[in-house]
Amino acid sequence: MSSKYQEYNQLNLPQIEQDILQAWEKHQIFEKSIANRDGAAPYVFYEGPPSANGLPGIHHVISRALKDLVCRYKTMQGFQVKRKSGWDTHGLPVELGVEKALGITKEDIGKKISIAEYNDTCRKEVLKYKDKWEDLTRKMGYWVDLEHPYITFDNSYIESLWWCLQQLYKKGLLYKSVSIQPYSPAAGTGLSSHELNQPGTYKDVKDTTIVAMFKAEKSERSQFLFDAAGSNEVFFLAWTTTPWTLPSNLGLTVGANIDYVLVKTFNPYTHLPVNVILAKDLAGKYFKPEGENADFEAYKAEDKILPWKILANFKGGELENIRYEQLLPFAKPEEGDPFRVLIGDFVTTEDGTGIVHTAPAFGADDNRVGKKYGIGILTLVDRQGKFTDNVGEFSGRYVKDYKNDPDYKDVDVDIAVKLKKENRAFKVEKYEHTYPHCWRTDKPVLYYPLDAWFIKTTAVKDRMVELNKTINWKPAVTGSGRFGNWLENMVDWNLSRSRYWGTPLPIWRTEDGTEEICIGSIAELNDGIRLANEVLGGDVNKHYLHEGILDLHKPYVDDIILVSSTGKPMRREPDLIDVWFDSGAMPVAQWHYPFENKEMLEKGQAFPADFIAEGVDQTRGWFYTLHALAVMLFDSVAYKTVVSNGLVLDKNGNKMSKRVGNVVDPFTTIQQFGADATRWYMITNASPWDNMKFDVEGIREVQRKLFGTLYNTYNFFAMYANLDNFGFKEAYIPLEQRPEIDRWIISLLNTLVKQVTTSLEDYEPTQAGRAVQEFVDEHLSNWYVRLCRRRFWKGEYEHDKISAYQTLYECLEKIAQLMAPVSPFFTDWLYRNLNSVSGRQPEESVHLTRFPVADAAAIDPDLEERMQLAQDVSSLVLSLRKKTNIRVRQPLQKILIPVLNPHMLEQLELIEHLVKSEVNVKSIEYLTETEGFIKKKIKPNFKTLGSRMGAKMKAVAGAISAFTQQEISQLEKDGSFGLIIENEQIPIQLTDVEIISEDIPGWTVANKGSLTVALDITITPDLLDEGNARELVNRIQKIRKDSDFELTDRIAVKVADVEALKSAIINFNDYICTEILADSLEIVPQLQEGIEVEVNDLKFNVLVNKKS
RNA sequence: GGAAAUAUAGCUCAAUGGUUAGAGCAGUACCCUUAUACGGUAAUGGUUAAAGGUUCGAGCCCUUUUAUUUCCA
Repeated sequence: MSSKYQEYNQLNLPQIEQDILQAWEKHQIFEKSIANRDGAAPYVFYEGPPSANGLPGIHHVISRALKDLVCRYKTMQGFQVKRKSGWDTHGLPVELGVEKALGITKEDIGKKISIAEYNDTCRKEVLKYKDKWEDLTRKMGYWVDLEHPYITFDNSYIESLWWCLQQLYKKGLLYKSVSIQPYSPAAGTGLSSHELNQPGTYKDVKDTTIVAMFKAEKSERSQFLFDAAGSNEVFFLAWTTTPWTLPSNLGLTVGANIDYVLVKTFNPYTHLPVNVILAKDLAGKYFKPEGENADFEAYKAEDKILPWKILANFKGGELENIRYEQLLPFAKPEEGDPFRVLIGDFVTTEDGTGIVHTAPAFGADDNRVGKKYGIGILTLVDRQGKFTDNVGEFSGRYVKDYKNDPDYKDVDVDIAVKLKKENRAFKVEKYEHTYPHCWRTDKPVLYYPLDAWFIKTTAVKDRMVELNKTINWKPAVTGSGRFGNWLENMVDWNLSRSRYWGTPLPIWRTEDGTEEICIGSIAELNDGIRLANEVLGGDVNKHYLHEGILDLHKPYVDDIILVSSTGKPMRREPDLIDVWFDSGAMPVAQWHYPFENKEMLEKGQAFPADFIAEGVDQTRGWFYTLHALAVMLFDSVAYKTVVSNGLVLDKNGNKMSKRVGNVVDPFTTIQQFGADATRWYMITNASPWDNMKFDVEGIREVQRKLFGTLYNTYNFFAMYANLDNFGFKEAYIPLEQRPEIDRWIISLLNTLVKQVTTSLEDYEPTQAGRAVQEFVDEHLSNWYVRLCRRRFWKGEYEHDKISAYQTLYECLEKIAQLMAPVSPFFTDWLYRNLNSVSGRQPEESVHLTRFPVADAAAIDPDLEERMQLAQDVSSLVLSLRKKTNIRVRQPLQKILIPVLNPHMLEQLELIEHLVKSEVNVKSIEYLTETEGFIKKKIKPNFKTLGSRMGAKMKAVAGAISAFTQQEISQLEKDGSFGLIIENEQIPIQLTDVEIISEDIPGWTVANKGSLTVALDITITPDLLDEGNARELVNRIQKIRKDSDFELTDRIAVKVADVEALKSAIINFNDYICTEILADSLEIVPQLQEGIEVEVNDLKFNVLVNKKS
């Protein structure tokens, strides 16, 4: 324990943080904060695992600050808060990063590089920036267990995942199916809906679109069309934004109840007469009104207006099963009966033609309706995204530019050209629409038929919706809105990924698919390995017989052959699982449940979480997968409270992106301003869920305003406490024995504790922080310390002084605790500085202490009210001084305050001395008998009157405002008044109005609300002398300070003779001497030495000598 | 195309349907009072995005529009 409080020259937050960080590590404060709570109630928190494959950004700082502050707060509230960090290690970004680093593509895997080598590289690459992440975690003061993280590629982690999958399998929630899925040819993999829901995947693109003409075939069903046309040629018009799917077209879908028309017109490209079918509502898109029934004979190729004529009207239902000629006859499906008109419920007349070109291979709707009609499936694009070899002149061409080929030619355009030439295109145009892109490669996604395993989330939809309602969402609207809607519209979870680096699907199948097994543990797999070897014999699984399987990744799991109950070999389904399953299963997998920690989880000590927080972009990501798995596995929520924080935008409200170059580097920011100021700024600037406009100027302000003020307050305290050797050694002085102002700040402090606690309990840190800020700046520094300054340096070290020290100390200590969750470094520094001298608290760090509890007995609302009154009166007087240009140092005789009621008078009298010294006046006079002297103003109280008066309110308000002074005083005297509105007697009570003393004729007056203050601005010769004396004191104090005298040095002073100041020096000699600690103050006729000073435009010399 | 959130002073944010919409920052003017120029005081600054509506009364409730952001297709 040291005897002196540390004093500092300058606030250096980054330096403080480094020192505190070292202290934390040296004394294992974080570990202690958890170990100390052994046996206490657990508060369960889940850390969403970041991928260490990319660098952390400033947006990570806000969500982590939020997580950290809640955990620290709950720790201080007495809970044990275990915080395991985690690393998300699987997934496409890792694979792509590795491929880029190795200069290979997916096709090279297994050729140029073995899967084993590839995966080894992934394993190394994936934690590439782990150091950076850990560094940021440390520097920003995020307390999370980095020593024992869960890592999603660990065998134990995967084993838990397998257990989960087996549970789902046993519940019949895991099934295999062919489906049309988003597929990224550039990445060579299918994408989950979560991946497709990544921000930024939907982009505006301009595509070539074609309204193609499908030639109808004559049949009994279609005869009516040909009759109406009077021709052998009738075409269906169908619009597509993806012309490359046209060769794979197998059907045309119409809406059964949509009205269609047969139109006679010309093809705008070939100018040949044609008869076309399209939805009636959409005819206006292609034909101009002035062309209707125009002269067909007169049409020329140059004409812009196409003549057109409706030949027939009919419903879509009448078109069903009409056949048409294949548009681009390159290939036919192996099975099915294609090239028919189908009926589908997804057809709209919002755009296009009301006839939907249907390629079952490339659209989910298309596939569904195609299956229903049995038209087969034709897939003329391969997995690389290029046409197969049987598509004529288009064979082998990429349908989109997947290879970044500088000479890439849009195949859609060439298809359009071909169709135009063949009289098969009715309209070709560029069309801008949004289209999903692969979130990693930025290339357009295709919808493609893939074999996949699904989790039947739709089976538990209702339960998920129900349980979601029990979750405390911050903000609530995310839970009911974005998340709620997502649950309502959920589809089954596509689990399959055709990749190399990820958690393998633990399902083995016989070749014919009749038998399969889902493995749920390593032991089970090893048993299977041995059994298969025994039954199948030979070399089967021979490398794995001895030690069992050592790595659950590809390619090793794929080597394993299991045996079915009928003795047939089973091979693993080749898929890996969606990485979102990895993170969604972290509640169990991070603890290797159920193989370890079984009891902890089942006792509710690690599940469900009390609290999680991530960016709002995780709503359909992590928040969803956590919820889905918890409901399916345990019929429970995964988290009780979830805070979704908003995005971090740049200071102009634009998204931060590397491309624009407006990203903020968290390391630089923290280095420059300190983590505390950064965290405080982010938390108090806006609610976490609002998008925040990040501006370093805001951090600068926090640094100056809050931390600077607090630091100065501490330094002030330390300076005098050291002189007086205050170490909080005396007994705690009971509040009732302390002066009014001490009781006031303690009352306010306890009110603050209450507010902060309520806000933090409600996960509203912004409100908590703002309350603290106001207390520190407005009340503690700017009122308490300022008014109490003298108490610290004047007089003996006895009751009043000790009381002041104890009060200020307590404020600083509790503020440190209140702020500790948000700004952990500075507060611990402050706490340690205080506690190292006083030894008041047993805990070595603020983070090991218990959060302050508000003392209701210390809160005195009356006291808080009258201090507010004192502040208001002072502010009014200062503003009057300002207006009349009388500086505060010039004493004035009196102020006048009209009091409205006895309570107000009582309150004012109690704070009179504070106001007098604060604004430098001699006396305060109260006006109670005010009639005729003060001009009053009356205002209706809309709140009480409004509900009673209703529609008459306007008239009543008008009447009240028009009261004369006499009527006002009558109301005051009687307590009520009979108002007559429209011949109706309406009684008005005193509570229905507010009466304000507005003006005191002949005085300089100011008001604020119902408070009025008048100032006597007469300066008598006496007052002038006193003012001058104070001026002189001020100048000499400055000289003392400039001369670097100690606060206690005694001095002797000589002042040159100036007529205007002579009386002041003579009359206030004692006063001046006391103030400046002078033993003598003399006027000398001539003074060449000393320092020139200026008082009231008079210049003269002052000589100050230190007495030795 | 559909849905949601947001829109208040130059900037960042406040304002249980109730009188004259408040703070801080910036800018302006002034001040320095033995903690602090990383300070203090004061005045200035508003068509509450726009237009309708409900109401005695709307920044707040309703409708439409606009802008930004996010989500979905």
